[in-house]
Parts: sequence; structure tokens; C-alpha cells
Amino acid sequence: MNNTKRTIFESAIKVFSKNGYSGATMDAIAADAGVAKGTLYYHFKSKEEIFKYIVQEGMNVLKEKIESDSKNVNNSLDKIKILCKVQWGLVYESRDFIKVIMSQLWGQEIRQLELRKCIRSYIIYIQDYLKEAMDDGSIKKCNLSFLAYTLFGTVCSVAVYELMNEDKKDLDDMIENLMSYILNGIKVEKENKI
Amino acid sequence: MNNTKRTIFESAIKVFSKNGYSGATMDAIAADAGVAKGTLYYHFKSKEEIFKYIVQEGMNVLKEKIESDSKNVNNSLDKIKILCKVQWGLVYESRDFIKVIMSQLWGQEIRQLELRKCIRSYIIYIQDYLKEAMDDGSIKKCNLSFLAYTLFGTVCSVAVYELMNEDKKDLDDMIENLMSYILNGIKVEKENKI
Amino acid sequence: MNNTKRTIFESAIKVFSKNGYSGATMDAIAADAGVAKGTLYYHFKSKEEIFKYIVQEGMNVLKEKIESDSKNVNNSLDKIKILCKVQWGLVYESRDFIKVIMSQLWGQEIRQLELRKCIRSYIIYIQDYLKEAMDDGSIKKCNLSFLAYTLFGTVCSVAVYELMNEDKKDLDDMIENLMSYILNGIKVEKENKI
Amino acid sequence: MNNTKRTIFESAIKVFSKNGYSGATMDAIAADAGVAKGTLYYHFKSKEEIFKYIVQEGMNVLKEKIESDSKNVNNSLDKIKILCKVQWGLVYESRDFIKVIMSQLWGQEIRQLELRKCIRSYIIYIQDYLKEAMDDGSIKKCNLSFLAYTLFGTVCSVAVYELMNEDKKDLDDMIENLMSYILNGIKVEKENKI
DNA sequence: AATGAATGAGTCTTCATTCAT
DNA sequence: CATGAATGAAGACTCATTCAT
Repeated sequence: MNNTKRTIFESAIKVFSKNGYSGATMDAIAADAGVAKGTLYYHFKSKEEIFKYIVQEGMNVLKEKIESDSKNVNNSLDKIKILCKVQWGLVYESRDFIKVIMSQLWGQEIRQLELRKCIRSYIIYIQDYLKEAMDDGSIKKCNLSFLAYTLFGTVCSVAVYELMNEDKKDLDDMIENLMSYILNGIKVEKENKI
Repeated sequence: MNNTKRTIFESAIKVFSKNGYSGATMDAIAADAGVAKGTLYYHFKSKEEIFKYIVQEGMNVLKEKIESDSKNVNNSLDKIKILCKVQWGLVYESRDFIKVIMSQLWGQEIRQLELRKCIRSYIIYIQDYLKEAMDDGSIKKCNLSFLAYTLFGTVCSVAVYELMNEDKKDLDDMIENLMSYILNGIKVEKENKI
Repeated sequence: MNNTKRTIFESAIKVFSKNGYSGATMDAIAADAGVAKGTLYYHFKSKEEIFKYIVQEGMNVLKEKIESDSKNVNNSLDKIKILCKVQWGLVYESRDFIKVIMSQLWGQEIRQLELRKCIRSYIIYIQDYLKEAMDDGSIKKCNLSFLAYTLFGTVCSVAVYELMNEDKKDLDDMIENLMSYILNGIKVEKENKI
Repeated sequence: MNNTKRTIFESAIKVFSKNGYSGATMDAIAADAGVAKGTLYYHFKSKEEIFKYIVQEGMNVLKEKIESDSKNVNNSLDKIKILCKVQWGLVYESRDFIKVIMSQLWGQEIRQLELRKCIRSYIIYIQDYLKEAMDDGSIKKCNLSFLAYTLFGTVCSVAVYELMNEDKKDLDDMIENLMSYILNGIKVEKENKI
């Protein structure tokens, strides 16, 4: 990615984050990047293309971080914990852009179908982590695919929580809570109460 | 709601579901409803107004169903189970419109802010159910508000799952799974294994 | 003019005055009058018709007042003074509606052509007063028609002054000044200075 | 002002003159200019913006002409005569657009408020000429501001006369008459008749 | 006499994209 | 590589008028 392209890329993230996908205009991106509008089309085929590009880059960053953070961890359950923390942390750090992603997840436009393809591939990626833990008995046996979706679902939950509570709660606190729900559930085990 | 207004209302749901909020045009809604475009504006102030109206109606239907379904249930944990089932069921039945809701949850437009207000009020509604169960020791003590968000987050999870798996899985199956994760968690309790 | 029609008539003046001709909607007039929109069309053929009706009524009021105020005056110059005062007074009192008249004087729409016809007839009416004064030597001999236009022009001047100086100046003061300009001019007569 | 912008500018004057402000559509202006509608919005922010632009340009032309025509005149009264002639001449030459101005002078829309600001600044400009003449005793002492308004009022008078008498009278004749009224008044001085 | 639901032609405005330079 | 003027399709919304009741 040469310099101009990177500038556009970063301005696009900024503008998408601030205005959402439809709200972001090519004019605004060009203005923020300090280039002419035509230049955007020199580096990207279309507005959708820019979006797709950002998503893919983001996905790569996410996976790389998960991998690097869990490199020296052997316990399969701990690996899942790390995966969760990294993905929730990204939601936290890039909250504004994540909102755009969330809003674009649902339609039938090309960019939206492509976005879903990306997400799907990430969910399969999650499955590998879960399978390992299921195989070695760290987590209960159950429908692997559905469990992976559930884990990704927590990303949505975190994003919604972020969205609704502008007064920033401590991330670590939230992680703690959520992790506990996921691992142990919310129900009190009556038989253990004796 | 008189007849014409109801016709428009239903056409709007249909068109929004098919095309998303921005993709839905007033022309399309009018055409589907079989009325002139001006008629839309006779009954609703704007496109946003139609959307808002649908959301509020939907919210009412949801709460009413939760209430009626849990009318004869006394156990607080069972009440929560019913709440979950009803909300997930709605996501399942109205999946297309729910996608529109999900996509509109995130921005700063007026309709989006109002939508969030609706959701917030629903989450507070959930809290009441959770508080009861927490008070009588059915579920673990924890941050009530955050737990309510988590429960609402499962709606997102279900919606994402619906979105990604067009090949319809059995609803009951999904409910079963998800309920189990929420209540019991996914982790195997090592100490109990002895 | 029956009661409903008069109510509409008065509401129309109010609404036209507040919003101008285009800015005034039939909805607003109906709302102000407390009748249904259809009722407007029962009493008047169209929006233009209402406007025309108001203008004609206003014209009648103006002429009647001039006549009644100058009934007991014999001096032709004094009659002109009275005519001026009455017309300026009307501009002063009904300033908001006069602005609407002024704005509608200029186009090619039917109501505008009709309005000009009304004004033209008023200017001819002015001419009679001027002719009398010219015939008996009270005012200088000159192009009668053009002079009548000039006198009507002062109505515009007053209206503009009203428009631009929201801080109300004393009407009598203004009348005094303007009358002096018209009768005596603004130039200092050098030869009289000796 | 580059070429396209000038073309649009001139077409706008034409279309406004023919149809008035509301009657003029952006479509019509674009068609007359031979450009796409979007091009209008590339060069001007809105319809109101075009109007404002034309008004300001016109104002500049008017002041420049007054200045250049009175450059070599020293007599303050003659300067006023020139000012009048120039302003009346402009009304005569651009009669159709002046009608639009006149119709737009009266409301509360932004363009109308701005227009009045322009006119106000022109009236202050007139005051300077009057002050000079008043100071050196060429014209009678009186309320300077009101006199300036009166002089501007003659512009309205001329415009009305133009409007009502489509059969073009000689401009010079009209100027002659009006100037005489302004300077000397219309009354016969009885005491000089002996 | 009065109503008010329904109409639909008419307008301004937006914005992704193109292309000659 | 980069520009920025030009495009034109598309869409939300307004409002005078009609007409069945």
C-alpha cells in the first residue's frame, strides 16, 4: 500500500466511523485525505471497494493479534479466553468503526454479502479453537458450529453495550463478567448449595 | 389504526425487510400498498416516522407476548426462560425485519437514536425479570444491568445466526442450546468430575 | 359574506400576512379558521380566488376611507393630502398584508395580473384628485398619469421604509416629511436666498 | 467567475426574470444553460445561493456605474442627479430581473433577509451623496436617513411604472419628470405668483 | 354546508462515478 | 499519478385540488 492509498484508507476509516456507510461521502473522504475526488478512483474501484478493503485489513489485524497473543499459551481454554479478550478489545478500541461493520452486516448489497463472507471465515477460525478445547475435555461437548456463532455473538453483545453506555465502563470488568457467564453460566447450581 | 394506514404499515414492513432502510423507497412502499405517494405523507410525517411507528408496534407486541406467555408461571427462572424463548422466537419469525432493526441500531440519525431509546427501555424491562430471579437466589448475584445487556445480546447472536445460516435450523434446537449456555456455561467443571 | 366565509377570509389574511403568498398553505388557513380543508373550496374556487377576494375588499375599504375622510374638505390640495395620509396610514396599519401585496405585484400569474388591474384602477382614481388640483392651479401642470403613478409610488416607499425599519418611527412624522418632499421638493431655491 | 459558472449565472437571470423566483426551476436553469442539473450544484450551493449571487453582482455593477459616471462631477446636486439617473436606468434596462428583486424584497426567507441587507447597504451608500449636498446647502436640511429611503423609494416607483405601462415611454422623459418632482415638488408656490 | 382522506404532478437536492487533461 | 469539473439517475417531500360521504 503506497502512501496516497494509505492516506485514503485512513481517512476512509475516519469518515466511515463518523458518518456510517451511507453517510460517508466520497467528497468527505477525499477532503479528509487531502486529495482530489478522482484520486480515490485511481486507487479504489468504488466506495464499496474501499469498505471491503478496510474490512479485510481489519480482519487480518484481528487474527494476527489473536495468534501472537496466544502463541505461548498451551492450555486450550486459556486460548479461548485470549481469543475473546482480543476480539472484545478490538470492539472496544475501534468502537466507531465496529458500529459501521455491525450496521453493514445485514443487507443484500455486494459489500454486505462480502462482509458476511469475511465474518463466516472468522467464525470458522474460531471453531478451530473451540474444537481443540472440546477435544481435550475443557469445554462441554456440543454443536461446534453453533457454539462458534455464540462466541461471535458476544462481539455483538459487547458492541451493543458499548453503543448504549457512552459512559465508558472499565473494559477489564466487562471482560471478566462476560467470560464468567460464558464459562459458568448464570444459574445457581442448587445441588451444590448443601 | 384505520385501514389505509394499516395497509401502508404492512407494506412498509415488507419493503423495509426486503431492501433495508435506505434501500426502501417511498415509491416502493406506496406501490406495494396500492396508494399514491401523497397518501403515505397523509398518514405519516416522513419515512423515519413510518420506521419509528413499526418499531414501537413491534416492541408492544413483544412485551405483550412475554407477559401473556408467562402469566401462569411462578418460578422466576422459568419466567426468564420464557422471555428468552419469546424474544428469540420473534427474531426467528420476523427475521427479515429484525435485520433492518439490527442495521439501524448503530448510527446517529434521529430514527436510530429513537430506536436505541426503545431498546434501552426493553432492556430495563428485562432487568425486572432478572432481579426477581436474582433476589430469590435462582441466578447468581452479579451486575444486573450488564446481565440484562448480555441477555439482549443473545438476540443479536440469534439474529446473526439466522443471517448466516439461511438453511433454517430447527428453532427449538437452537433455543435449547443457547439456553443451556446461558444457564450453565460452556466449561466443564473439573472438580465435579471426580 | 356569511359567517364561515368571513372566518376563512380573516384567517387567510392572517396566514398570508405571516407567510407570504406561496408560504401560506390551504392547510394552514383551514387550521386557523377551524374548518376542514374542503370547506375552503366550498366557499372559494381556489387559493388565488381567496387572495383576489381579499385584495378587492381591501381596495374598497381604502377608497371608502378616502372618500369619507375628504367629504367635508373643499380645497383640492387638502384632498390630495388626505388621500396620501389615508393610503399611507393603511400601509402602516396593515403592514404585514401590504408586504404580501407588494410581493405579488410583479409576476405573470393570474392573481398577479388581476392585482395589477386593481392597482391600475386605483391609480386612475388618484388621477381624479390630481386633475382637480391641477385644474384649479394648486399643483403644477404636468403629465397627469405619470404624476398619479408617482403618488402611488410613495405607497411603495412607505412600505419599504416600514419593511426596513422595524423600530417603528412615528407615523405622523413620516407623513409630515414625505408630504413636504412631494409638495415642495428637496432642493434649496438659490434665487430666494438673497 | 469561470465560463460554466457565468453561463449558469446568465441563464439564471433569464429564467428568474421570466418566471419569478418560485416559478424558476433548477431544471429550467440547467436546460437554458445547457448543463446537467448536478452542475448547478457544483457551482452553487442551492437555488437561494444563485439568487444571492446575482443580487450581489448586480449591486456591484450599480455602484461601479454610479461612481464612474460621477467621477468628473464636482457639484453635489449633480452627483445626486447622476445617482438617480443611473439607478433608474438600471431598473429600465433590467426591468425583468428588477421585478424579481421587488417581489423578493418582502418575506422572511433567508434569501429575502439577505436581499434586504444588500438594499440597506445601498441606502447607506446613497446617504453619503445626500449628506454632501445637505452640508453644502444644495438641498434642504432634513432627516438624512428618511430622505435616502425616499430616494430609494423612487426606484420602486419607476419599477411600478415600468410594470404597469408595458408601452415603453421614453426613459429620458420619465427621468426628467421624476427629477423635477423630487427637486422642486409638485405644489405651485402661491406667494411667487404676484 | 361541510368534511377529510386521497391524489400525483412538481421540485429541490444528493452523490457515486466518469473522463479529459 | 492526480485532478476536479461535469454528470444524471434517484429519492424524499410538498401541497393545491378533488370527491365521495
